[in-house]
Amino acid sequence: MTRREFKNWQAVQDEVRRRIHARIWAPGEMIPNEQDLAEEFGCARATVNRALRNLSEAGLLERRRKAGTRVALHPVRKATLNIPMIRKEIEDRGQSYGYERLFCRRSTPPEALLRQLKARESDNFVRVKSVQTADGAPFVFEDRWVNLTTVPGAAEEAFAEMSANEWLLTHAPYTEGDISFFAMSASEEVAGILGCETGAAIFVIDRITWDHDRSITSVRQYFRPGYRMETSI
Amino acid sequence: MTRREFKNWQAVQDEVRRRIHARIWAPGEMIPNEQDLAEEFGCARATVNRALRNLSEAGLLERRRKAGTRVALHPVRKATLNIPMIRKEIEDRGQSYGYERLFCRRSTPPEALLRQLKARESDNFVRVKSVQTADGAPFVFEDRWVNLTTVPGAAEEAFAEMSANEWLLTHAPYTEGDISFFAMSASEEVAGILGCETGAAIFVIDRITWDHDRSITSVRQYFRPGYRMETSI
DNA sequence: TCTGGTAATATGTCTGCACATAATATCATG
DNA sequence: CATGATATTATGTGCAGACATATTACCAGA
Repeated sequence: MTRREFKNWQAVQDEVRRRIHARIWAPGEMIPNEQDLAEEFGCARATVNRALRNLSEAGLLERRRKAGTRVALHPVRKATLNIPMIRKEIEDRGQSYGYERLFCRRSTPPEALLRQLKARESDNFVRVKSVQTADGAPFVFEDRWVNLTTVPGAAEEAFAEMSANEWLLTHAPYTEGDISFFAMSASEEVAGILGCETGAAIFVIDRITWDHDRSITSVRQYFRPGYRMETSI
Repeated sequence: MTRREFKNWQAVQDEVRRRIHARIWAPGEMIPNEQDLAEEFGCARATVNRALRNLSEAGLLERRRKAGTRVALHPVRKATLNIPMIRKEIEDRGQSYGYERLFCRRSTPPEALLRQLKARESDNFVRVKSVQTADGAPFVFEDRWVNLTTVPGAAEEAFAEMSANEWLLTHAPYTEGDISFFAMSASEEVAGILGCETGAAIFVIDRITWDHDRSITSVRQYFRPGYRMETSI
């Protein structure tokens, strides 16, 4: 075997990945430390560090100070998926985008939601229901609560013309968020709005966002039947 | 304002994030180059680089050589979600894990799937259907095709005792993959296996994996009603 | 034997410098 | 004016060395 040199971090990363795949370094096993690898690969420790750090972010390695680096026992695959602005997603398909507000009124979220939001007693909310369309056909129905106490500007903004999501993205950036994806049968309301049969299988996204510890908004999005959220790894 | 120093990359990152949120640097706008920022923050350019690179990976900044760095116009949020081994997910909940093979036979995938797999004429496949259970109750029903030409070992492995996923993870690591998430109404077969009503809304994951350009496996997983896939950002 | 302090060690990160690379801006030339 | 070669520039990455920090291993003392 010709003694190849691995002089950039991507080459080092590829070689380490190869060794893991070839089970030269088996799952759960320790790998040599950065210094030794740097010498073997004929590069600086920083280069090895960069490569290993990347692989650890990808879930292939587990690293701990002093303890060293080991091959992940459960190579949890991490898929990064983009949560797009609906408008952008529709326009990227070359379709025309439409927005319509269906409902907008101040009210108090149900108890369970308040707890999830970690909201305070004094917080005021506005509920906004809207539908976004692609070439005129319903694409997603959105049921949202906005915390007026943390986002006072939202009170004037009635979301009549603009999606709350777009307004919030630019006016109330969030630092934390929880997302969950699941399937639901279309209720009569959802079916009516999306123009499908009651009971149809609907892909749903729940999302709650906070700015540090103050809740901003909670939203549930019902996508039209057949919608697929895609990504690659 | 006291002249704070930002001496580590996380502090730099926080400060840049703060300026974006505070709209000191508005969406679409260029920000100063790394050298200038390094001088302003009183640190090395590499430190600024690390911070900006991270923010760019997070989708908050867009960077191009020579062109410079600008605040992302559409702050596409990227959620990284873990694709866990089902066994681990179930055991982490403190439930007992079970696996049962329902079907295993060599056959040829339908035309459409073959095209998606980018498979060759000569490739042979085995189809495996199985169910994984949590505390005895059906958790996920899996319908899988394995390419025997690229994973010859899978021919002997009959997947009678072990989930194909676990076997493949350790024996046929993949380099690329496509994933999609969507909702589907339970067919009679699915309903029968998951023990739910026909037509119930089911959360489904489709996944195809390749080792470079050679397809390894294609799998569709039907999760029991009520399943939620969760992540936070 | 148990416990707490200390030394050893692997990773984490910063610095200052250098060169590579991609993309833009500029300018000469037809 | 259009075009293509060239200079300029911002990011990308490499290196060596240093110190920081978390964590383990070890040892002395009760």
